[in-house]
Amino acid sequence: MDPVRPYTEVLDRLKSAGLRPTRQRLALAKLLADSGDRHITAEQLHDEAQRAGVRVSLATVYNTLHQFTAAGLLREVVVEAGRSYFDTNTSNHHHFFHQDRGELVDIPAGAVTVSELPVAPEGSAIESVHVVVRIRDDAN
Amino acid sequence: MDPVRPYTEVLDRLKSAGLRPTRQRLALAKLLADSGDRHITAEQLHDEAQRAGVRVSLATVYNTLHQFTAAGLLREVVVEAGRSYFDTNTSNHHHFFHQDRGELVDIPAGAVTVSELPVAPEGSAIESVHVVVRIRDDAN
DNA sequence: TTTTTTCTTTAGAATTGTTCTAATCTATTG
DNA sequence: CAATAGATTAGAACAATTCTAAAGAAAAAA
Repeated sequence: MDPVRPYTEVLDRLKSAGLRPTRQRLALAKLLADSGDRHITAEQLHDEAQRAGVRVSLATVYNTLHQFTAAGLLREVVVEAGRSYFDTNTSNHHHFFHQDRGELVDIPAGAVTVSELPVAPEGSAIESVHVVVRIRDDAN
Repeated sequence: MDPVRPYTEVLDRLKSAGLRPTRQRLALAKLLADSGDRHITAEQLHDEAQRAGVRVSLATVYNTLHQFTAAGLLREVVVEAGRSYFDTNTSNHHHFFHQDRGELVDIPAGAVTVSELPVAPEGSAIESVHVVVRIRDDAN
């Protein structure tokens, strides 16, 4: 019985990105897709894969995260020196960064507005606008 | 400015930050102050110091940059994984990040406006709002 | 199918930026 | 000046990431 074909969508996305649907890529894509919007590091994803019984090396996790990012399936977010987060929400949005916990949180769409865009310097074009709101545990 | 006593201002700032005015700190502070608004990495500052004939270790450059940041004389900016920039302009402003050159450029005050601030999550308080506009060399 | 080609994965080494360590040195205090 | 608290240093250690080159798997050709 095969009422659900959970890999179909992921398979199509890999195919159109020109990536072979290997066991590792499919498993990682599934882990990412099934977990909803989140911000994950390479190490975290590697651990999750291990726990889920998926045998995959850390190097492959890094490769795959970058390939998925290049293919538009993920978005890389850098807010801390020496650590990259990969956001499963690729839509244009902004982030809170909780400095005490090292945690990223999406800013709800519409909760922040950049009302005036700067003009890019001569010879360059704007690629993205990202607002990072750094927060701390309240004093209370 | 008083060309006769070029270290006076820097000396006062160190003193009020509770930092001893050592040869290294004075020299680094002077290098930073004399060069106008800029975005510098620890390695870059270390190189500049060497070239200026200031003998200082890389470890001290890191220590000093962090101490100056804690004292409000510098602002740390993170836009790239694995590299910290220190901004000599501590006023509240935003940045272009030129992705092809790995270069930070201040966005002129008033050229970008965040018109609606998000509400910080329960139990946390906003510490800073930073807009990063990523740019690329134009296709033309 | 089987073979061949191309792409992928892997373990471990290498690299990079940064922080730590503990010995030495220097500014300040008494 | 001596005592002490703080600062500097070289080099080791570290963490995140990338590289390497050998072995493995998927796709294309025969």
